Amino acid sequence: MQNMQNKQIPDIVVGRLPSYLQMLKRLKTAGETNTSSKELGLKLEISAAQIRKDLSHFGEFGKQGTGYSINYLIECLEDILHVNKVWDMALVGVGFLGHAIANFQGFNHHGFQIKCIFDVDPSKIGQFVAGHIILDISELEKVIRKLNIQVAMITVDADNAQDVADKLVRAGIKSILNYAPVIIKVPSGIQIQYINPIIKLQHMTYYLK
Amino acid sequence: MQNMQNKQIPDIVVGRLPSYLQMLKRLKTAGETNTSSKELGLKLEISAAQIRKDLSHFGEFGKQGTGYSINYLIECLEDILHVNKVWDMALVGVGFLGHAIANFQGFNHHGFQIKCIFDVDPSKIGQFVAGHIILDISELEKVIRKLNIQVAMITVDADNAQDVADKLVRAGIKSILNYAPVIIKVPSGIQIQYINPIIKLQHMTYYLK
DNA sequence: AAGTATGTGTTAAATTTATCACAAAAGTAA
DNA sequence: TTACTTTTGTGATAAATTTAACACATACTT
Repeated sequence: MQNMQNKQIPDIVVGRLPSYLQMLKRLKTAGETNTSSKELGLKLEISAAQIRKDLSHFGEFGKQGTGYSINYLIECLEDILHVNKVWDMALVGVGFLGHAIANFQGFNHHGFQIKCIFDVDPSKIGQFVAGHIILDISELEKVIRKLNIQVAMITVDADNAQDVADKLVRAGIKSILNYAPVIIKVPSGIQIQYINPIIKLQHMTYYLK
Repeated sequence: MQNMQNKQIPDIVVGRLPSYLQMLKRLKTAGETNTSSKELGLKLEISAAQIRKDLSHFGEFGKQGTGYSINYLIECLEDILHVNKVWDMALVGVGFLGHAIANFQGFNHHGFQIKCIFDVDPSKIGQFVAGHIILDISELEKVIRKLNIQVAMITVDADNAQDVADKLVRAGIKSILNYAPVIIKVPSGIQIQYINPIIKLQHMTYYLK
């Protein structure tokens, strides 16, 4: 039953796996060696049944009566999510946000490594940020292809994000994390995710007076 | 039929409204005055029927045959989401991430204004960041109560996030935007949202080879 | 060794969410 | 006016997702 990725697993299920992995790593760091769907569920505020059902799409990782070995489940989830390697990334846009993200260490600690940084502004090109020289966006396709990078982050403004995304896709990028507050069209097969704190805040103020 | 908030509107519906508002503002900036569920749907990659259905929970804002007046729908959505005012915010944690967020101008441009910043580190307290003096976290409750702040952002590490959230709730905070990679428990009635780019990246690498 | 408690993976039921299809309204043009 | 087009708002329907129920396996207790 292991690794039967044939049945087209719902994306919403895949989207929950990283949080399971994150919690397992926290438990491991805290010195735990075993856990259960019940414990994970309590900590993640997800029902135990849902966690078991989600995992069951990918195989059988637990032992009845015992639960899950934390080390083993971490290994399995890292395999499933393909995060048992370091992913190289490109970053486009060195405004304030891009600058901040270039310096953010959280990516490195989780297997994501910025390899090249681009901007369109001639006054920025050639400058250094977070140990990387800022490259001209006209070199984007050449450099990304040469470095064989598949993951990129967009930190340009809303008006330029689609254009940058198109360039990234042409360069062979397969996954885009977009910080610009705009929906981006990508061909099927290209992954895109959004980071938009304003939308999250506005969602919450609905419930305030 | 206007403003019948009796029927308990699904949170997932509320969560889509900010993106509708964002797109409407973009269309307005671009000089448009009218739009339709069809146009919005195309731009947001959401079905026109879903947009109409979502809006219908709150009232009737369009004209059959004509569509929506952009200005009017923006006003209505701002009313619904309570973003037709400036919300004061507190920020807790002045590590690299907190520093970056304190300087991020995007919040100000959308009606969210940082009013006070806290940290636990004595070497940081008293320093200035983004024009605000960093206050001792021991003053958190007093200051937040005095300023009557309802919205806060957490940018401390995972191990301290729950503790900070508890302090914030005790201080009267009602909505929390949490950047720490951990699920936080809050009493019912308190809103919490998460920003977690690592999880988004790991979601996407599932589809990569 | 027997009995109890725990926890899995699976199947079935219930709930939530999204889509469809259409009557009615509003504009346009002959 | 009348015919035609567009687009809304909304019941009805379909799909997706979550929750609950269950049978079996393992571990612990006495």
